[in-house]
Amino acid sequence: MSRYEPSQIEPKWQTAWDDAGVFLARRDPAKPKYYVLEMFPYPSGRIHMGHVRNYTMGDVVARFMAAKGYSVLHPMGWDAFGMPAENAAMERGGHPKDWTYQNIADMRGQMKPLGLSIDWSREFATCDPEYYGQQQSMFLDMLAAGLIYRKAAMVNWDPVDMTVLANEQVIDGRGWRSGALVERRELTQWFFKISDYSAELLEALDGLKDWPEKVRLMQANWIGKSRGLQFAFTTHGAPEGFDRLDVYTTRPDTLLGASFAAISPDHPLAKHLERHDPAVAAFVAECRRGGTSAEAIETGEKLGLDTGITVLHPFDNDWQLPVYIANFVLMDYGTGAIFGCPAHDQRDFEFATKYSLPIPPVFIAEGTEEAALTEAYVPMKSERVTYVRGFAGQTDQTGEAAVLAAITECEARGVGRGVTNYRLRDWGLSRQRYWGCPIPVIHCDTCGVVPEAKENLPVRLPDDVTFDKPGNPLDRHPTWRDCTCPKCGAAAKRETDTMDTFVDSSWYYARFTSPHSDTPTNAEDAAYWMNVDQYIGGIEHAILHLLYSRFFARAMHKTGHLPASAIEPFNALFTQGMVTHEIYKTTDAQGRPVYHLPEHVGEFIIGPARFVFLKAGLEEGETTISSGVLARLKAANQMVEVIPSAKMSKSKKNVVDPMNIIAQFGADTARWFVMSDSPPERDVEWTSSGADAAFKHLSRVWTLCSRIGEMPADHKGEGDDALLRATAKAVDEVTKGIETFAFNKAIATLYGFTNTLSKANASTPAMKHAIRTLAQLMSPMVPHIAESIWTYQGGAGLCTQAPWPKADPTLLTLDTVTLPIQINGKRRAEISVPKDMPVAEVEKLALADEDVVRFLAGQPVKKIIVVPGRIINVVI
RNA sequence: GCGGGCGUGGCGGAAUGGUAGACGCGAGGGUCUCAAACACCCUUACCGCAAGGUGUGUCGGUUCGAGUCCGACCGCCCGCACCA
Repeated sequence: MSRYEPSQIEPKWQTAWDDAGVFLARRDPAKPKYYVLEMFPYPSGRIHMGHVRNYTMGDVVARFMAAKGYSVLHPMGWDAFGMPAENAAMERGGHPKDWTYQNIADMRGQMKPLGLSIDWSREFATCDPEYYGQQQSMFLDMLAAGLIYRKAAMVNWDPVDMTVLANEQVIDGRGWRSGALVERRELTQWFFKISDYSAELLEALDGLKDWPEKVRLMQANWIGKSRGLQFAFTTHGAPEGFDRLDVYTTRPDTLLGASFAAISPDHPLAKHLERHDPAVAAFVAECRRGGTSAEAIETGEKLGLDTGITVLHPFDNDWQLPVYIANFVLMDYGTGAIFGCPAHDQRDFEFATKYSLPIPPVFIAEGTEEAALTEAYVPMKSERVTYVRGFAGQTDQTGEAAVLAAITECEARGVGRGVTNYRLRDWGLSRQRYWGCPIPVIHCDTCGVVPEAKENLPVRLPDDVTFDKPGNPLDRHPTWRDCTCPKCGAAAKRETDTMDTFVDSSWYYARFTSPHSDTPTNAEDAAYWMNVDQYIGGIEHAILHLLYSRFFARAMHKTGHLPASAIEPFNALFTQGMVTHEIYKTTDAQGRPVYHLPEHVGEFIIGPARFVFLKAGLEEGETTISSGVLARLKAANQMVEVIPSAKMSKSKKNVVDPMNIIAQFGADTARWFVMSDSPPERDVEWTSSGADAAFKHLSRVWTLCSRIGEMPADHKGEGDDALLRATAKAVDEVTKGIETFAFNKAIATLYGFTNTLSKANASTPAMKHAIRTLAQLMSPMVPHIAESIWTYQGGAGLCTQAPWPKADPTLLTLDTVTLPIQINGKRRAEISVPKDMPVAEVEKLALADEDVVRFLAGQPVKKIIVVPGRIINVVI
């Protein structure tokens, strides 16, 4: 066996796998199925280390499950609609379609060398008319089923470019291109009725046992179930038709701490006042300045305007509260109107302080005196309070108990009723952009909104569009907009909004089960392959993508596109961390930061000190750094400041291109590195020393394989039994590691096993068996080198298709165990005992141990605790 | 602002409530070499010659025993509905 040269073996094995068709997913009734899916990529044009990590994880699982005898589905596709393609068209000319498909070709070309076990025959892009046509068909089904409706909603409006902006296009309240102050504007848009499923989506989270707890928690909080009181204030001085003001509160227990009422600038009352009062109009316009994102609204300055209207406190008709219009009150939540209790809510407190409103406390900390507050008083869980302004029925309760008691009391008094409310809003799917799935409806002057006829699907995006002007090119397309009404045949206009790209990604997992079917799904294929057994992707999708997919699967079931068993489409979810890298920074003459690419930076280490410098500062032929060179680099400002590990981003220039790594070390090294060291759910820092180490280790295994291959066939050794035990232990630990996504631990085991094997003195057959097993255990992570070793050591067929090794349980247990002995919780000694020794005898042995006797120094033993096989603790 | 997560050697990290630091990196020492690179071997939490002591962000609690469980605090990171 020659030297380890990945560039020689990797393409060879990839061809061998393709020729044998080993990754083609087939419905096989004789085998259990396993569907593993990584979140499909956006085709930006370049794969990055995050992709390598994500797909390697999925690949390890897919290869492992295939070796365990499952019929595996492991597909790949492209989330291909979205803004970057339009931005590229605007910046560089060209067409979003060409840009996207070229990027797909480029990325496919970069992914193939990774040697992933993907069934490429199922590949599709969401911008393929074959895909989005089926999506349009489902849109029509869902529209007919009452799952989709239209209503007015806010968008970010750029008044200079006259275009709608995405939240990410709003920077510090201004349009990213025009720099104009962004306004909120109302448009009629399409919505999915996801809120109909609030309760179900929340309750079903309990059944998702193999999802990370934190994702379920985040979704639960997002859905935001709350129990509160809805009641009506009687208004005083309000315009006609507004004699009641409905309010929802989750804190009815603080009702007697009310100080003011506030309505959203989008509340019907505010809109009414706006038309008649210039001061209100000016204020509301001020509120509508700035973006629509929750972050922009919540972190902006809290502003209010006294409308002059008052409301009567429901418990005391002589008590009047002023009504404000306030920019932090959201129309989408509750009733768009609140009552403010500054004593027990920090935001209300700040508002009341700003506008000099009273701050009456409802309760105070037990044992304290009522005093002026400097901040809102919100008791901790364990804290006890005394009510100073409570109403009948209120005791010293706090928290949920107090809220529920208050609801009961209010209902008894005829003040409102308890209601369950959800924070989850309906999903707005309209986008005023070109590069998305056209919404298949037609606007007819006589018939109104009419669904496109199914036989006319797909409604294709027109190719002849330009991006020289801001806004949606579909709006100004000469002929595409014009059409005839499917109902009355009169001239009509197409909807020019396209769908949110989250729609595309909400059902692609189902499409993979029959990617070229002429219906959205095929019943037999969906029944066989669904659900996704293991879904893998970034935590950034923990809420929106996953929640939308869960909703969409239900909507697909309701419209007959998925079986009832698939309404929770992802059985298990794994969220992996990011790949990070250091940032290298210098400053220019003006003191502005300048960032440098990792490959332009060198480093050397003297003792604990690390020096990082620009390679450009070296002179020709300089490979080592002497003190003279160091001094020169320092003087020439070629030393670099290192900013610790951060998300890879182009602007910070800390991106490591996987293609460079593959060229230098091979795909196996890249795969091995991203799976080792860090646990997969956590961030992993890419380091060049780590990549070197991964390559060195694979080379060591290669050399070891050669050595074993050259051993004489009749070589005898003493260590067969020990090697057999070590092999069984490695099989057991690697198997468990992969099953629990503890890939870093599986790899640590493989390091240990390699060390054991290289030091072993065993017979040739035992050594060969051990290294073949090592190759198998490594193969999910580094399949190419594993194939080479497997073949070289006489393994039958492809290592990829060999059944996963099993550990003989009798080889896993030892006859004697070493038990640590603690005295008062501190480790003082240890003894070796047979593994089945009775507790009483272990106690006797422990107390007789000479170290124990020395430490006890004659003191009486109060208690002795023996945890069999674990530990002994002597208490004195 | 709201919601979520994470804090363990010089670094990445390991540890069903039971010997804290597996494994890897880095560093130090050695073998080989004319020398270097490679490779291999040893050492490596901190203080201490040692005996021993101290250590998992901080403070407190539960327990025979806490990195792990509970409470409060501090720091960092992520998401916030039109980015994908």
